[in-house]
Amino acid sequence: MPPDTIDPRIWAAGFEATFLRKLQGHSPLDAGEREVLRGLVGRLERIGPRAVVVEDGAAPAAAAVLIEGFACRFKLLPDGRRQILSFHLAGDGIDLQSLLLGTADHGIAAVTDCLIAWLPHNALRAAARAHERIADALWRETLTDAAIARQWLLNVGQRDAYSRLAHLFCELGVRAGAAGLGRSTGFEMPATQVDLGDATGLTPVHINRTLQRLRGDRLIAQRGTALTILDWPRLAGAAGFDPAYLRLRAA
Amino acid sequence: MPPDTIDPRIWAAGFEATFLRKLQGHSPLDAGEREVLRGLVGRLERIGPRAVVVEDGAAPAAAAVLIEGFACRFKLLPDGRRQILSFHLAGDGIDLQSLLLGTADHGIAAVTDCLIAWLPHNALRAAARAHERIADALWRETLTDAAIARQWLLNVGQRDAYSRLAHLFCELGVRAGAAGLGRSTGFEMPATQVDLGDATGLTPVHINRTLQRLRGDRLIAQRGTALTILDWPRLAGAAGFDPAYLRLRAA
DNA sequence: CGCCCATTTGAAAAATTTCAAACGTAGTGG
DNA sequence: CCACTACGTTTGAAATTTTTCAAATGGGCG
Repeated sequence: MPPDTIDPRIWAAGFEATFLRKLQGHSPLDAGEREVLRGLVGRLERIGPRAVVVEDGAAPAAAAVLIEGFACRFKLLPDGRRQILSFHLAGDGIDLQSLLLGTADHGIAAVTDCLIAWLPHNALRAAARAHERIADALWRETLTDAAIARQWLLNVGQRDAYSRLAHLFCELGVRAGAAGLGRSTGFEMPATQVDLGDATGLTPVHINRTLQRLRGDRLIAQRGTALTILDWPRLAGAAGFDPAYLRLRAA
Repeated sequence: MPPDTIDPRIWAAGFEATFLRKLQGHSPLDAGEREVLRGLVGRLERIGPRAVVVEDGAAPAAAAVLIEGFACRFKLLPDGRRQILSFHLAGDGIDLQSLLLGTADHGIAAVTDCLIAWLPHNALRAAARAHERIADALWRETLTDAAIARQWLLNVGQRDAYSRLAHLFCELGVRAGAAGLGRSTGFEMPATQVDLGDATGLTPVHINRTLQRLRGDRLIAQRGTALTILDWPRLAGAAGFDPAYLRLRAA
């Protein structure tokens, strides 16, 4: 059960407004199924920026759901190079595949302050067994995750720096909009230029110069960690962005 | 039911020796469950090199399983650039995610002559519903698929051309060995240099020169489409290869 | 104020791409 | 058997993108 340091009404509302909302974006759930899922929430955890939520190679006994904040998944090379595999917003199940795979093949880290809800594997498995639509929703969530990884592979493998960054911002915009966190043309983008480099397979130096071009071309603007997309059609055009892979209803 | 042009004993043996073997590499299935899966095989299809098995954006009513041959999944950019997302050997379920996602977010193409078994979605869904371990096996198969995509993202995003190719060959070797198709140090690798370029995000020209270096360094040898890994430890070292992500038993 | 951290800048080096053409081999048809 | 074609591989040289290295700048915070 959630620690008494966090008001249950707060996290229940957050869980409903983020994770359940996200699942229902692609899979229907009735009130009973939602109640079952709410009942799964075990420990809640607040972690600070850059903290590692799940260590690469670990075998967690619970799946992490992001309730607040901005996080990323990553893989590390022995020499310290890091590839960010995905960014995550409130509502994302960031660890669901650990339910079946056991050990993690990548790490998960907070980018900002985050609130994590842990759903114990055994309870989650029981819920999936008992409710077919819960199993479907979870499976679909991991499949969407895989679809994003494939899209990133295309991004990193084939597009130049300019389109790569443009594509990343389009994705984050659409996802933020769908998650109810700001508009798709204006949202929080707290990743540093180093993070962006690790996500796109580019050097921070090159990210910096490419960002300057995107700003100079009046496609985006940044104020602190707030990113504004000034010209969505042209940015999406430069990115070759098609949101279909995100599997969102109203996209 | 399978067309009479293909001897049922042949395909039944092939299905057993490839796909069921693959599933059982990570998920236990009893005789009854195997029988259920065998009963799902609908149409069988032979296709020639470069033929497209599933069109990007299509909504197939059956999932494809590769029984013979070598295939790839890919995404295309409007300007013709292509990113290969994965290579597939006999036994791979190459289309399972379509079961839940509906429309495909990428294409599937044959590299060599291929034999495809189609498992109708409705029958597959019914089998998954009725047999929890079948559902688990299928889900796990799609999760492994996602793990490979993540590994490729690291590959393309962070490694240089030399390690990228080395890593790809290590992966194919281990998978070929596990699938019972030759040894991990000697197997069929029918992808052309253009294919390899599309898989690694490099130019065919650069692939060619990098291949020459790998051969010159006595790490690999090629005779026709047969690839021999001459020095596994050094190749794996150059690649930074760790087979854990493939989730194979004896790896 | 001083420190930390992220961003920015400059210049040279390196990796990779581009363009263009040649080469080799296998298969086809005369 | 030879010419011809198709396709994948190989080569060369220049252009470009991206990285590397090193240092400066700037904002936020204790």
